[in-house]
Amino acid sequence: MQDLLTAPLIATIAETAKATAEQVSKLLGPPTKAGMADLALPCFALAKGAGCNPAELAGNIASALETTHPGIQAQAAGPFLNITLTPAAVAQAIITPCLENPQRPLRSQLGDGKTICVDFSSPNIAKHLAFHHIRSTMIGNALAHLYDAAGWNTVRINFLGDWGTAFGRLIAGWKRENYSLNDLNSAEDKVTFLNELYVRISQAAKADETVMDEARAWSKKLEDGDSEARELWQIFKDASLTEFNRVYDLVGVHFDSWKGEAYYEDKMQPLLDELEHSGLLSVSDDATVVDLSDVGLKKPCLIKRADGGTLYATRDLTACDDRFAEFNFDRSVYVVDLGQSLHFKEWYAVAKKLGRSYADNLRHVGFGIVLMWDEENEKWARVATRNGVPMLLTDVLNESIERARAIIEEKNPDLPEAEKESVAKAVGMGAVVFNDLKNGRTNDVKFKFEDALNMQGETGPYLQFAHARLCSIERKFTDLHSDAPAANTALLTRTEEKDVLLHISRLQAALERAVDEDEPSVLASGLLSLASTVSSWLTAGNTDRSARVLCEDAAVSSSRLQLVRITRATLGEGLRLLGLGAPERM
RNA sequence: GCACUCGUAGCUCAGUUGGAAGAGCAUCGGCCUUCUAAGCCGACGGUCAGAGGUUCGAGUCCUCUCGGGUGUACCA
Repeated sequence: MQDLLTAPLIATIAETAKATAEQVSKLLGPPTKAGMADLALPCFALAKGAGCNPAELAGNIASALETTHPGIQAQAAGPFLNITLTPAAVAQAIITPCLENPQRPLRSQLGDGKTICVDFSSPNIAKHLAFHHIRSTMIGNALAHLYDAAGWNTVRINFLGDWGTAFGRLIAGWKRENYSLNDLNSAEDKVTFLNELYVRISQAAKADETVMDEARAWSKKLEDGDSEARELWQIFKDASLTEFNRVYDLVGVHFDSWKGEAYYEDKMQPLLDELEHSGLLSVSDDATVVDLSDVGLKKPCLIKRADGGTLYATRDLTACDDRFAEFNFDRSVYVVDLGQSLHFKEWYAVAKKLGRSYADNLRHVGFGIVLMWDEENEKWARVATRNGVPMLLTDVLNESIERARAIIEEKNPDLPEAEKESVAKAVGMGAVVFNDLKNGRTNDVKFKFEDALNMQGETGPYLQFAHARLCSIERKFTDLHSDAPAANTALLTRTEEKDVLLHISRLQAALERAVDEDEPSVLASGLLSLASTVSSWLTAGNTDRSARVLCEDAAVSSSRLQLVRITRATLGEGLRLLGLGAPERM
C-alpha cells in the first residue's frame, strides 16, 4: 500500500539516477530514523549506475523532485535523500482506498489461489493444555489468520497426540478401579480425572508387576482393535476434546481437521512398502532406518523400531501424504517447538528422497520455550511442574483476566458489570497472548506475571486501549456535530494525522513479510508503531483543543473523524489477525 | 564430540536482499476542571561478546575465539 505514496515519485527518481523503476522502488521506503522524513532513499547503489557520488546524486534527485512535484520537500542529507510529503497528499492517497475497503491496509493478494496447511497446537489427549501450549496454539492461530488475510486458502490442522502406550495404562487403571462412564461425566474436569487416574496407575505399575502386565495387555488389545479397548479409548478421547474445546473457545481458536496420530495408525503400510521398494531402507542396530549421511545428517531417520513398531517420523510422513492428497497444499507449516528441529529435518529429507513434489514446501515453524523467573536460583528456568502437573493454560489466563478486571474496576468503574466481564476477558487474554507474539518466535518467552500483566508499554492492552479511544471518539461525534459537512482530506493538515496514515500504509508490507517469514511479530511491531502514533495524535488534543477530532470546526472535525474510522478499523483488524479481542470500551 | 541456535542500553527485545544505532520496562523530570493519564512529552542509559576478513560502507556476510541455550536412535 506504500506504493500508493511512492509510485508518483519513482519515474522522476529513476530518470535522474539513470536506474530502472524497479531498482528505485526497492530502495525507496520508510527512513530508518523515524521522524526524519516520510520516505528515504539511500543513494549508494544508485550512484554507481549514475556515475556520480551518492551525495551528489541525492542532491540532483532532490532538486529534480522539487521541480516536478511542487509541494513535496526533498532534501539531501549526505548520501541519503529525505522526502517529506504534504499531509493532504498522503491523506488523499491512502484514505480513498481505505473507504472502498476498510480491510485494505491488512490484505494482500500474494497468496491468491494457493493453499496452506497449518499444523498447530496438537496436544496429547488425557493431559491438560499446559501453559506452554500457548505458544504453538497462538502462533499457529495468528499465522492462519495472516495467511487468510494474504489471500491463501488456509487449512488449520490439530494433529492430536491420541495414540501410544499411555492408553494401555489408562484402560488398565479404569478397569482396575472399576469406573463407569457416569464417573467420568460427573467429574468437574474430565481431563483432571483422567490425568489423576494415569498418575495413580503409573505409580501402582511401578510397585506391582501384574499391573504393568495388565497395561501391556490392554495396549496390545487396543492395537489389535479389541472393541472394548477401542470403546474406552474413544471415551477418553471425547472427554479430552470436550475440555480442549472449552479452552479453544475461550481463546477463539478453531480447526478444520482433527485427524490425529490414531487416524494414521493403520494407514502406514503403503508408505512402508514404498520405502522398502525404493531401496532407501537399511537396518541399523535392529532398527529400520533411512540413511541421510549424503545430505549432511549424521543420524539416520528412524522408520521402524527393533520390534517392528512404527515411529513418529513414519506417522508424520504418512499424514503429510494424506494432507497433500486431500488439500493439494502449496505450503505446509508445522508450528512445533525448536527442540524438534532435527526430527523435521530428517523426515523432510526422507520426503525429498522419495521424490515428493511437496518436499521443498514443508516448513518447520519453530519457536522457543517458555521460561519463568526462578527466584531461588535467580535465573530463567523452564516452567516448573507441581507434582507432575504443569502450570495450566487456563490458570494463567484466568489470573490474567482477574488482574485485568481489577484494573478496569479502578480505571473505569462506571462500565456496566456485564461489559466489565467481557472487557476483562479480552484485555487479560490479550496481555498474555500478545506477550507470546510480540517478539521473534525463535526467542524463548521469558514470563513473569508482573511483566506480562503490567499493562503499560508494548503490550496487547496498549493496542486495545488505542482502539477503544478511537471508538469513544466515534461514539461522541454525533453529540457534537449532528449535522456535519462531508469529510475533506485536504483538511487533514496535522503532522500527527499524516504519521498515522503513513503507519497504516506500511502495514501491508508487514503482513506480507510476516507471512513470508511465518513471523507474527512482524505484524505485532507494525501495530505497536501505529498505536504509538495514534496515542500521540489523540493525546496532543489534551492540551490543544483545536487539535482534537471533536473540535469546533465541523468540517475539520468531520474529516478527522473519517481518519478515526479508518484507523479504528485497521487496529481492530490487526488485533483480530493476531488473535486478540478489540473491545470498544475499556 | 557433532549439529542447531543465541550474545545489541541495568532488564526484556526490535533492527527487512549490507546503507543514518532504536523501542518498552526500570530510574528521574514534566503534562489531566481528560475527544479514556492503561496515555503523552523529555532526560538518563551503547567498545552491537571479542579478534580478524570481504566492502566505498558491517549489528547484519565469512573465519576464528569466548560465553549461554537446545538437540543428538528405536518417546512424541
